[in-house]
Amino acid sequence: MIQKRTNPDFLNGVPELLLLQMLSAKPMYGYELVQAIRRGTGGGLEFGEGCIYPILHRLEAEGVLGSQRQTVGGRSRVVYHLTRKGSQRLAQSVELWRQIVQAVNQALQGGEHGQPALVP
Amino acid sequence: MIQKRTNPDFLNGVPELLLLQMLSAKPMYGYELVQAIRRGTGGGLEFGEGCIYPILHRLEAEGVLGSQRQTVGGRSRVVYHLTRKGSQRLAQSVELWRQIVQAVNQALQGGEHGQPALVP
DNA sequence: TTGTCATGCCTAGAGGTTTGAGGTATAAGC
DNA sequence: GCTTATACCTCAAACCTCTAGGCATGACAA
Repeated sequence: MIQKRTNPDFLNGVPELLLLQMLSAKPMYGYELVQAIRRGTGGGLEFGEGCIYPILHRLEAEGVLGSQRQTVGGRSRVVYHLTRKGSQRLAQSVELWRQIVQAVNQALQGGEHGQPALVP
Repeated sequence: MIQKRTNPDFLNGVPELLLLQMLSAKPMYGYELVQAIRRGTGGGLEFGEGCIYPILHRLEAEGVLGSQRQTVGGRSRVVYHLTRKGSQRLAQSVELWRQIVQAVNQALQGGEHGQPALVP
């Protein structure tokens, strides 16, 4: 039974990647991001607020995100946006994601395809 | 700088998945598996023995793997093979892997593609 | 008025995984 | 005799996600 665990398979680093991706489209606030991720993955992925908020704080502390406080309809929001450093981080993360997916898929397809002959 | 961390992005559960995949092809021993994974992923992925052995022990304790001791050329090896339960576990893991990859890729491509019509 | 729900932010502890470094032992090659 | 490759194993550290809460406001129904 593949059930919810505290450290679920294949999801390490995925919240951060998706946060960066979402924020590259437009600035958003935490509560909004939680739902944007659910919708953006077709309901396939869902991360709780207890996962998202700490990441936002960490990324801001690292200078990857900037924030701005807004008040809308008596509600206070913290709107985050990507910094230049954030764009770079996103590009790196996407690249790493692609590499790992490719490597794993290669192994799942039977591997055994070494370098396709370097020597004549 | 995407450097080695103790809990690297996107790799959670990947060693277990690859172990199961490798052993579904043929029985192997730990030291052999470490290198088979490196080769099977085209050098893209590499896991140390300190990662592999504990997983093998855990999977055997769960009844996912069986083991057999062999002595070859004065060397003692513990050869692992997939049980029936192991085949099921592999199928589940591959399925989960595919789902997550699809969900993340969907988000990376901009999301916004709801269900493509289930009703005729 | 009271209760409940959605919005919106936040934190703390628990749990699980990989890493890196270390230990033991035999065989082979120089 | 020394180094390398083989082959097994263990442990602490570092890290991330999950669950489960807490706090506050606005909207709506009973």
